[in-house]
Amino acid sequence: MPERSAPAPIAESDLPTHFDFAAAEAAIGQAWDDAELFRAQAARSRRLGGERDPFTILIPPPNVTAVLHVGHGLNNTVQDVLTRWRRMAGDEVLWLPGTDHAGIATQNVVEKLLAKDGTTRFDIGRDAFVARTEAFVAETGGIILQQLRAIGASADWSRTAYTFSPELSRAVREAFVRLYERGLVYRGHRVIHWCPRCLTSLSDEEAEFHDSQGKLYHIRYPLADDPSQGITIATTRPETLLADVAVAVHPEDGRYAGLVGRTLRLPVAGLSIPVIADEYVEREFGTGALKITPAHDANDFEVGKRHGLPMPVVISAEGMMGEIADAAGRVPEAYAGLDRFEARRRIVAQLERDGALVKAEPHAHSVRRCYRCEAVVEPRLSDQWFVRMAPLAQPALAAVKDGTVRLLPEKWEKVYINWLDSIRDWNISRQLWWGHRIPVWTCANGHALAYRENPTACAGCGSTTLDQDPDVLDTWFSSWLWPISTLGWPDEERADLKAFFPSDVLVTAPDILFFWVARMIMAGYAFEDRAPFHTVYLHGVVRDMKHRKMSKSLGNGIDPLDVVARYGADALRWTLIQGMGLGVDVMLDPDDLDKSFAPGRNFATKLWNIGRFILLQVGDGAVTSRAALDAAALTLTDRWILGRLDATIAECDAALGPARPAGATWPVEARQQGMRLDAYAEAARRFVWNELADWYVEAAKSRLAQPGKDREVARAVLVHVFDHGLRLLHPIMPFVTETLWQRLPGRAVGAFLAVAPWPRAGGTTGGEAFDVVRETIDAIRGLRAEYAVTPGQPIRAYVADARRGAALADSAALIQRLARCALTIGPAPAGAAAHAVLASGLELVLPLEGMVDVGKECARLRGELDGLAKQLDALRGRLGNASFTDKAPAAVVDAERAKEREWAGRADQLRKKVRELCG
RNA sequence: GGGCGAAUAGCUCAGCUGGUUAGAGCACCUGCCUUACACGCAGGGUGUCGGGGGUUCGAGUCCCUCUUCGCCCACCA
Repeated sequence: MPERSAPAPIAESDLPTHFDFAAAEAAIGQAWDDAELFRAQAARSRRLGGERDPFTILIPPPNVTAVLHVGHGLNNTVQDVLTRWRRMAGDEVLWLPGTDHAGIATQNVVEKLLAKDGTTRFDIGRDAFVARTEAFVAETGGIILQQLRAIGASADWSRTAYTFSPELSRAVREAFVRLYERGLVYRGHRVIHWCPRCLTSLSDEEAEFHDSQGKLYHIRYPLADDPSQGITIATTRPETLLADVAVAVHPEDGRYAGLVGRTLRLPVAGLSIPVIADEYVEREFGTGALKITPAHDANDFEVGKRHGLPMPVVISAEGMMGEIADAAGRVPEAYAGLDRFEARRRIVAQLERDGALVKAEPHAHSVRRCYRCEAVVEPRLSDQWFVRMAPLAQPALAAVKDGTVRLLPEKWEKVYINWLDSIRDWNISRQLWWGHRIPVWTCANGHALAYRENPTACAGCGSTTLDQDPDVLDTWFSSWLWPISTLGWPDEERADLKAFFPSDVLVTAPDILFFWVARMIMAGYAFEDRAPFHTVYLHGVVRDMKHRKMSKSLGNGIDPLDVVARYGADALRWTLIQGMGLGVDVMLDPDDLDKSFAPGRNFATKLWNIGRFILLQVGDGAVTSRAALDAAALTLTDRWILGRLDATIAECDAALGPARPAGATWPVEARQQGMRLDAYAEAARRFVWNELADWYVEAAKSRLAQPGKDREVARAVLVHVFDHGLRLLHPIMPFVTETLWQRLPGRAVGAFLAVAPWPRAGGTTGGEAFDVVRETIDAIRGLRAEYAVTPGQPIRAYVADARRGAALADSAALIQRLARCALTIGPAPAGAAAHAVLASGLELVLPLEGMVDVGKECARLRGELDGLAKQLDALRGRLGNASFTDKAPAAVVDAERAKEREWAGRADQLRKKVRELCG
């Protein structure tokens, strides 16, 4: 670690009124890096005999081509908050960063680049294309990781992973072969989702539903031997009729009873097709007759299989009409080579001309589109590799049901369970070039086998004529291994795997719950026989003021780096965290960054100025530690702020919750506890701003001005509570807190807040009486405002009750300064007076020397009395009700009785005052 | 079509297993350059807790229903 010089003595010129975040972010970031604070050490993990509990977070790897957007900012800020919290709490923390090669997405980007150069991947060939993509990734990949550093991400950059690295590729291959050996990977011939633009098959999850307003065409298919009779079918995709091989009706549908087994004449194509009966047909829908197109509809495929029907393919990979397979004589020349949608228009026109189109009615339905390019997906018959999911899903389902893995917020558990309950096999082969090649080779004798190492001869027959499967694996087939592959799997002896797996919390948005989260849990069980993490934190997404998700295409995005440049990383982070309830979307206005990020900007500045005051007032002389402070020397305000610190620490801890389950599973009552980052942020903010700055600092000012023992006590307490406030805030605002913390007196050279211990409550008591002082000051300020007494006008308050007033006597000077009001214990002089009865039972009288409008004061007092009387009536009604006193818990009843006495006393005082003043 | 969730201040949201007089930030109004901070200080709540019904001594909180939004899933072509 490089030697760091001690901070220079503090001068006012050193501390401008606003935090120079740009300079601090650069300097502090560099200092953290130099000190290697974020580097995890496997040997320190308890799992390897070390002293610390491991705490592992694996980044959801952004696409290697990605550029930071505010969604990444949110996601990674949450991870960093948790990471920094646990690091301070003493865990051996690993936040493992990395990127995803993102098969389709990256291939699309490079294809666009090629298009700019006027070429295509087919022109340059597979090897050159892969090389070009590798070069592109080498050049631009990982930009996003640099950007994450700029927002303060404290990841272990030395362990940066990449799904397409040699190490992770080895894990992918091993996983495929193991599943193959277990019979869980198989070759399937069926109708899959096909993207005619990306030219690849897609999984069910990758073909997303989009609502669309289409048309339902009713088309009449005449009987071959009697054109006066026929069957009218309904379809939304008339172009597929060229691949029709039958018309199906329900076996018990009387309307068509006599037609089953007869032959129809297929319009346009002019072919003969049979009428068949199948129970799959819904009698109520459309005409109750269904055209069967086995090659272009997943359900028709099943019907076709049951009835042994042919399966002609009439739509090409590119989405053009043509006689692709088993379709000889089916596509008239006029339609060959036409785009499927153009073909639809022309076929409808021809049907209309031929009188076969009965009607075309508007029809709202869902159309599947490619999740990468939004092209309408074409169901297409083809051969693909599948993973049998039911056996893998079983332990993943049990893990969530029994609390081994908890999902926050809870509502996602139901969605997850629902999905896994009806899981379907996963199509993992993609007809792309960018990705992990499928490790299956087929020999001349047709033996298709999976190999761990590239084979030179067929393992089945020894043939040396071998061809590797041309397809690559779904990107998510590498992503689902992320929790194990990044830690060294399949090498079971790797220290990282032993020390840091299973990980702890997975932080992501819910949109990849199925794509990624569920599959990772399955992979954890499939390959390591345990869940890969115990908590899944599903946060909301960032939206604009119209509740639209921020996106590049809508142009409503916010560039986090722009926010960092304007207001600093801390302001960005604070705003995101404090605005984010559990699973709740964050609303920000891209057109008004000043307003959107005001909470973070304002608080960072406030924090800076509190620090500025403390540093300038306290100076750099020695400061007594909290432990060395004489308890008897503590004043009321000292006790109060120390007590508030304890309470705040407890609140923050409660909001953050347990870092891990105590046992193997989460007890039911702990499943939804913790991770309330907004509540944690608010508790810490309230302490530092509304308690420390608003009250304690104000109270300390006079003490700091007088040299002596009390000044030393105030300095010590001030430094102690600010130090701990900075610790509580550091996970959210790392830069400003580290900058200030390092300048606090008594800091060792080379000490970092980033690894300072997380605060623990110290057990200070005896500060409660300060609440009465605060209440008194509040009341006087309120009356001042109400009677428009300018700050310059001196006033005097009287507390008639000597016993109660005595409690305030020690704080008279503070009241004088903060409320600008002298305090006298004793009866007030007669005459007009502003009046207040406090919750603590104190009665305040402010003569305000002729400034009080008697009528106004009477009206105010009467209003107050009326309100109180009403509430008192309700309270007495409750207390007079026998069923309440019998049935309610004793503590509640006692509390209500105490309240009744207190309110009655206040009402009496008020009544007396009204009589005196108003007659 | 099935499932899930939400509706609280002008806006975004807290309000845990029912129990003080329903809160925060932003916005807004009034007064302050009180030498740490005007990105601040002091004061101010502007609410039929979506409508209706029910359970209870007591409902923002539990149940039913209606209305309006949102999300997930889905093989009615």
